[in-house]
Amino acid sequence: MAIIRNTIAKKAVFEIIQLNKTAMSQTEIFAKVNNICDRVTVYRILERLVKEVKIHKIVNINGVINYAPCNSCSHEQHLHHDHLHFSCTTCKKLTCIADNHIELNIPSNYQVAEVFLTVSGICPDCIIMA
Amino acid sequence: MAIIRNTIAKKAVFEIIQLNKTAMSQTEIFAKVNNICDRVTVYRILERLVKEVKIHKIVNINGVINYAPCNSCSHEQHLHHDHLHFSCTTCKKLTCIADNHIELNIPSNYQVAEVFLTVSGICPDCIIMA
DNA sequence: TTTATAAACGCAACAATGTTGCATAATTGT
DNA sequence: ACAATTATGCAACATTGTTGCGTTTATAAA
Ligand SMILES: [Zn+2]
Ligand SMILES: [Zn+2]
Ligand SMILES: [Zn+2]
Ligand SMILES: [Zn+2]
Repeated sequence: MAIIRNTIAKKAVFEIIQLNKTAMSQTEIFAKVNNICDRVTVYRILERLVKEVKIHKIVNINGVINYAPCNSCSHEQHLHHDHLHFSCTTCKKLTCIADNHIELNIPSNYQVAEVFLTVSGICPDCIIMA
Repeated sequence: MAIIRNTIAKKAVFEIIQLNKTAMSQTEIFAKVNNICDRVTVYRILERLVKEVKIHKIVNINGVINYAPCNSCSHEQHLHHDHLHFSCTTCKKLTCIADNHIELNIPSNYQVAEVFLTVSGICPDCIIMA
């Protein structure tokens, strides 16, 4: 069952995520929805969008959860979305980088589900500023 | 300057981290120190141990920060500690796995500092249980 | 051993992020 | 239009981490 509804708030949240070049936290997204809904609703919409494989969840190196659209990643790719994330230590922005297939050197008695590859450093924009 | 002191609480925290096979969060560590110090002190001790390169910090896939000893990783390795972390979705335990050197497929205009590689799935212990 | 000094600590208060329960509102298929 | 159920608002709570400040304690020097 579970009929999916396309509400105003949901459309707004999804559009905000899609239009942004970098991943965004719930706090940043809520700041942009201009009070069309409660902050709790944003959390619940994000949950739903993840479940619907329209966005994906990324933990930044500081522990804050960010969300980015699933443009580049297909449905199967998403399940083991092994693309790389770049976390800028200067501007704190988190960016999805093209797929980066890697060889896992891991004992065979571990059952692998998803791979999370995040690289910290300085992004092009911040290098120019420096 | 900055004289490093080896206090009772610090020794206890370090020992707890060393004796545990998997990485631990501040909450888990504080639960084990048996009230020999305040929870804020645990946070501050962890900070210091990271700075002294005795332990390293790992963000779990749920955003919670965990700590593990720097046994296997040498001083240089630590700076770009490119070993792999396994995050069990069943028991929630986070384990350091042997070094896993990878080829980064990343545009040259990004300045890379550290690589964080975390794999989710089911750990050997939980596979046996299932 | 005593003393001086900076490091470490306790406590209370705060801040950020995320979750839950429940009554109400809105969307969709019939 | 109506019923079914999805989605929302609001308040309250939970967890994780931080800050300020006065007090205690470890260490090195006297
Ligand atoms: Zn940047
Ligand atoms: Zn991504
Ligand atoms: Zn497990
Ligand atoms: Zn590790």
